[in-house]
Amino acid sequence: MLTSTIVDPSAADANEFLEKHYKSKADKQMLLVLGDCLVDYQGRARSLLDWGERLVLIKQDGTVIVHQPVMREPVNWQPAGSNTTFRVHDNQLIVRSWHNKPPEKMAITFRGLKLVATSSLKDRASLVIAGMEADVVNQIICEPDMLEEGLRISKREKPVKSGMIDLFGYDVDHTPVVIEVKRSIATISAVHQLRMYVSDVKKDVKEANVRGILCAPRVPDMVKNLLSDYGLEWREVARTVVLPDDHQKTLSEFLKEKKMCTIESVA
Amino acid sequence: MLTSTIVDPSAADANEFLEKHYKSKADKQMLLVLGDCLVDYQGRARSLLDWGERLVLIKQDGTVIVHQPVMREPVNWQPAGSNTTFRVHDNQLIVRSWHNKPPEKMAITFRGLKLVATSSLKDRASLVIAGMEADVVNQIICEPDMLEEGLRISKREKPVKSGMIDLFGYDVDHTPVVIEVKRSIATISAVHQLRMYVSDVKKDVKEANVRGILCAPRVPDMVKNLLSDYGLEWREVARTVVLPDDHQKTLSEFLKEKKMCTIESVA
DNA sequence: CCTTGAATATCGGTG
DNA sequence: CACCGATGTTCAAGG
Repeated sequence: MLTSTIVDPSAADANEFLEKHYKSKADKQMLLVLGDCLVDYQGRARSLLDWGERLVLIKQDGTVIVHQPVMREPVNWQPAGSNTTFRVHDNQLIVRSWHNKPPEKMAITFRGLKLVATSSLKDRASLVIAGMEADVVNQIICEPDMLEEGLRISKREKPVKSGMIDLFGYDVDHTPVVIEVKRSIATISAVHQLRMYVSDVKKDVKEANVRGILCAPRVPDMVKNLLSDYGLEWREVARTVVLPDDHQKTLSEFLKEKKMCTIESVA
Repeated sequence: MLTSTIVDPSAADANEFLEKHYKSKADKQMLLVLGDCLVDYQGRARSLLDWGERLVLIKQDGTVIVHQPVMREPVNWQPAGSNTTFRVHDNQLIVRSWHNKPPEKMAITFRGLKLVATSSLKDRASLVIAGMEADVVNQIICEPDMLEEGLRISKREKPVKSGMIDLFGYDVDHTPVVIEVKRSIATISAVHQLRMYVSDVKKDVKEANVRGILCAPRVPDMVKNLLSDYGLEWREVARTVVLPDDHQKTLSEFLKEKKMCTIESVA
């Protein structure tokens, strides 16, 4: 990780510095520019951002993000695969970035610069994460009784006309059951989804009696009402954390265990 | 904008530096840490990220974001309102951040540091943006004929049982029309939405004949098929760019014009 | 406060 | 490449 920085650079110095490190293709650099700037974006939408002090990152994959002093989200950005140029005009550094598909471009004009930096970051790690929707689905496959005594899961990711059913099975009376799983709060839109799936299955199996269950850690009253109106059901299932609370296991141990617990589609 | 940096700091120096500037509440600082780190997150989900070189930002509102050398999205983060502490253990800098609602915490351990920096960014500007769904809705209100000859819009944001209808009106034959607007590609989920709305309105007005139109810049075949199956319609409406292509107008002129063009709900 | 839905959503998986 | 759905979605607006 080679790193260089210039504090309080002139526009010309910053321009030369950024250009040099941006073009070093052998060892891709991440660039940082901290200063007082104005941003003009045009593409899927159009936006203008007046003068203010921000941090601009130009990543090794062409991504550009402009961060204000608050908020998780960048105020402006360009997607991965964008190309960026630097130049000086009227003693102001201008950073231009463009992208082809979808067509969009962004211009950042700096009237003051506090810091420019570059670093050839090396990072082969990828995030290992647990507690996603797929994990909840796995859990239900392993232990269908958590939803209902005698429930038998027969298919995962079952395709129907209007989409993909998370889980499909039969209850103790052999009535088909469609299960839609959400890892966080159930939404009205999930009700629409479930209702469509149930109606698709009714046509598929030519059976009038098909149950639909929405599984989520929380189901708001509004959503419960809507479900009731459509003759659908719900289960509020507690999210289980797969990893231990504290970092007791090593990553490799965790990965091994996770692999073993990952359940493939059930035939 | 006061800025300080240390290049290649020791863990102890970085710790002292970050602590000092984090606590300067009078003039809130944004902090940057560039180095080789490991991230452990626990909250709405659980994740581990193995060693790698990343940039960590601690923003003035408590937001923490961890950026890998690629991708627009941070690999890990803490929401605004989080609290952060710094400490040294085994000659490694440890950054801990926690948040109450929802409960979540993150620990970043640095085994190598390339740069720490701090800056009291001042930015009062907020983004001015055009081309959102609301703009498309406005456009249709102003010019309903773009969808269909003789169409009359009567309500915007009309509430029905299962949600909110973007636009509601009557066609040339006085048949009620429900219009769902999407600023980008139409999805299956939008079809579900529209279908629910149409069925709600049928009940409301006790009329069997209610039309539903999905308006989007593009409607994939799958979605068209689904719409046809349900007797619904679609229009592919080109997105119009509100701002001129180049930055010819000043911000204030643009704002004035935008305000004039913004149309309130139609009674 | 909670709830709802948009977003320049982004991103990964699948066909 | 298009398309589809999840996201620790985030965020702002409205009740």
